[in-house]
Amino acid sequence: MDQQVKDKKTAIMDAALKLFTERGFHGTSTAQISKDAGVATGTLFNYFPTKEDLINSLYFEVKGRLSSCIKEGIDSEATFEARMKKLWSNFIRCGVNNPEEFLFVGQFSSSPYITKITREEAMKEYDVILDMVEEGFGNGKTGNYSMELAMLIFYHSSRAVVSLILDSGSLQDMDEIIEDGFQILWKGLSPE
Amino acid sequence: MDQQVKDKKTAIMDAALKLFTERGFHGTSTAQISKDAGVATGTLFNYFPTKEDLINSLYFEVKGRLSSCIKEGIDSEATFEARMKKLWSNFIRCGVNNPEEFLFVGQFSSSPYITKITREEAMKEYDVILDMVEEGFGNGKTGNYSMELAMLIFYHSSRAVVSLILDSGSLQDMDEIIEDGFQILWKGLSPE
DNA sequence: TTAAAGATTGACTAATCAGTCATTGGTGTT
DNA sequence: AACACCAATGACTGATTAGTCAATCTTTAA
Repeated sequence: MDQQVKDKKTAIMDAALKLFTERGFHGTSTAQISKDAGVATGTLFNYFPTKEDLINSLYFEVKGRLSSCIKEGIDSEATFEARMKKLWSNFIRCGVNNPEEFLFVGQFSSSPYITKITREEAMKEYDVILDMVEEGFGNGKTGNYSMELAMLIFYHSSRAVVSLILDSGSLQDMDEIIEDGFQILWKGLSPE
Repeated sequence: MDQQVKDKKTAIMDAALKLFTERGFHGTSTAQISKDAGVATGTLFNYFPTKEDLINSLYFEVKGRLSSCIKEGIDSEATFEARMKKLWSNFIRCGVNNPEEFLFVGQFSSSPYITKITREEAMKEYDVILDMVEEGFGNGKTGNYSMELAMLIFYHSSRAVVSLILDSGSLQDMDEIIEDGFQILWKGLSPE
């Protein structure tokens, strides 16, 4: 039973994730999700009272997956630069290795029906960056710039790089792109 | 007649832009657009054969508006750094001054139903950056980084900064944010 | 073995969707 | 005034939507 339940629920979330990234939230019907998941339409509504509940649940699930991926293997004994580089690399590799999750989060964040508060909540996940930046650069300023600005540029640049790698489809250049991207940011964000 | 026609068409596009940025493409019905524009549903379909045609027409219209805004007042006699700074400032000010257009383009670009080819076409608009970067930094590399990477970071950072300004609602800090953001990018992108 | 409890089903509904088309009404010409 | 022309209309359609629910099947426990 317990396993069965988990199977159905997981199947629904898997199908939903795939379809949402392919066709968007409004573009995907609950009927289609159920069909792809191999369950009846009623079953979907047993687990998720409304479509919106499904979207939100899926978002927290996906955010969790990416979050643990992003924090992996950061050695707190390493130098600040090494840790930043690892974080940068993790962000990009997690996105490239989990393209559906990556696209879903992007779509969710820029979605108009998601409120501003939810979007801020969404951003909280990436306070890892903010924490690390603040710890490394002292209080309030990197070079002469605000921490929030630094974090935003770091985060959005990493997303841009993931898109570049996914669109070009050339995974072999990935290491070089990651390295080059980090050099730009590190040079830009460091104090003189 | 001619003016009448233009009025109705403009009203439809204005209403569509507003609603699309508020509720998304699928979340906005043609009936609602017509109602907000003050025309009958049939009238909308006189001007735009399908909803998709309306979205595409609107996209090219909006892209055009932003494009001319972005290129304004760049003095080709100025130094490379001055021109880059002006371009950066224009990107951000155009976004802040035209929030609906800014959000619409972002939504359109990250929309799943827009094909990869259309998205590349969309990006062509911002070859202004690529052209300028290539002209200023020579052929192929900025510092040691590829031009495309530099352009993507420039573009996505500018979008991040616009979002920051729009979300915080604090227009008075804008000049400082623009300046700080530019310093990060300029330092990052410049050769040693 | 049996019965209660809970999970699953899919036909169904009311609402909403994009798009149609016969009709109307305003304008310019003669 | 009589006509032609065409933009504008909005009631209408068939398709699709999120969500419901009585009936059926599966699991558990006595």
